[in-house]
Amino acid sequence: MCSGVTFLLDQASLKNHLLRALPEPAFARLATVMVRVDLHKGQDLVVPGQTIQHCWFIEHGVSSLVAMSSSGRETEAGIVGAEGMVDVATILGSDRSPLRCFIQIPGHGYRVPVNAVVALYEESPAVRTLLNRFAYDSFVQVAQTALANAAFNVNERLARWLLMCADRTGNDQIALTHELLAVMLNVRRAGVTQALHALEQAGFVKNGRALITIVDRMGLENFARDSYAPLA
Amino acid sequence: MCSGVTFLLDQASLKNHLLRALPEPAFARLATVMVRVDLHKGQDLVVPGQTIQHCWFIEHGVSSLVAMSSSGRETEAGIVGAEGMVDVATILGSDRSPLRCFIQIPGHGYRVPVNAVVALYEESPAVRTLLNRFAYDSFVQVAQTALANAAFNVNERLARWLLMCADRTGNDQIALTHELLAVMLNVRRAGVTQALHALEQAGFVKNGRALITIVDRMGLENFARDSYAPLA
DNA sequence: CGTATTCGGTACGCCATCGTACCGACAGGT
DNA sequence: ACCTGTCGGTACGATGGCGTACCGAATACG
Repeated sequence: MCSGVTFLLDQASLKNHLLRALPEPAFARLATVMVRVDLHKGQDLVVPGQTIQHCWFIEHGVSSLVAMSSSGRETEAGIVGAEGMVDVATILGSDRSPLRCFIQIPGHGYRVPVNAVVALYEESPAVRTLLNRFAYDSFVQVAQTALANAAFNVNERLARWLLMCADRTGNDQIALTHELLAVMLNVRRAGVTQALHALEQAGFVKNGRALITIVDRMGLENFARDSYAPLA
Repeated sequence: MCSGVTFLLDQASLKNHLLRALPEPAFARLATVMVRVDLHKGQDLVVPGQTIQHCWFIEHGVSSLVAMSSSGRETEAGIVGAEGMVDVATILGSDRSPLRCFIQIPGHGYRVPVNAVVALYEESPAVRTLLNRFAYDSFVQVAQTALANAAFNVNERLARWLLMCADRTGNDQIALTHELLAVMLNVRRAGVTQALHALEQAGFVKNGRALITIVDRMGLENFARDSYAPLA
């Protein structure tokens, strides 16, 4: 901008909420080690048990946070898009995570070495406040997922998921197969198909092949009721 | 102890893992504002929507972290005992929580004004590391609860709960009614009764009135399988 | 010591969801 | 244009857990 220093990146033009909200000097330091990356469908950002080398700031797309059991059962515990970063473990001082994180909706973002993020976190109270707030939002999101899994039916959980996804992509088109949604919600693929029919019948969504379109957002929110809480 | 300053509390004699692990100067500062409190069954430690005034360090007993929906459905998302503090919100810079926290197993602990904890957290990297590690453990616990709720049956979830509770009390006797367990797991009261019979039949627990005794811990762990992960 | 209340055992019909399977429709590659 | 693989629609019986309800046993209380 107008300073004497030239950056490759213009902070104000970024879509990632955390990067945008960083104090300018902090961002400047990150910018020197940030790498723009495409995020491909299914790409692993965090692999359980492996040391986490990079943090990921998503600009566009959505990643899933998946809890796994040793016998291979798994469910999505939360999702992260442009409003946050991957992974919370780094913020909270862990160099590994038992949760898998991978790209659900492809897009792009920025990759930063863990130590750069950790250094900023340690040095700057403002950065800590920012990242801690995100970590807490994630915590609450996961707790709500636990509630949804215990107390809401498939139709409601699907509605909740579609809304959360649309929130994070800013797009009412969701390009995912029933198969993938079924894995996320830990229900049958056929169950997703039926639930989508119910939502379509009610006029909330329109179904295409590997493409769901939200056509009545208010209706959908109303249907998901209290399983869904909008982003703060 | 041998220093010139006299404390009311001997840090080394405490049971709370976080208090014990605090750097001595940090503990000394907390000690001046810490108040020993009895923790009664059902007592609220954190009420959703209300500003959090105190942090709680449990010495004995267990508290439940409960996710609620506006329509009144609720499930336990996690539990905290002597290994941690209430509430994670404070660590992560939030002055309120959407999650309720209340005493499930009575006992006692120490109550500290939020600002004292926050001040220490801000000033001491060692304290931050300690509390952040606990926050992350809680995060993972809640994610595993989300998985358990989605992918495990009542018997397994009950086994998991009993183990987690025993871990945190150091006691194989769990004094709770089926009714309360049912609320926690979001299942019928009768469902808990049946599940407990199954666990008893298998020789893992013994049932008394409002009292469950774990008699075969290994067997129970084996049964809960991968829904349960021991404390680190 | 007697009464009120809490707690747990048991049962019945019901329903959401499961597991599985088959098949047609669509899309992408060559 | 064809072939192949992916994706979604649909069906079937099975079943785990639900909602409800009733009743005896154990405990707390006056």
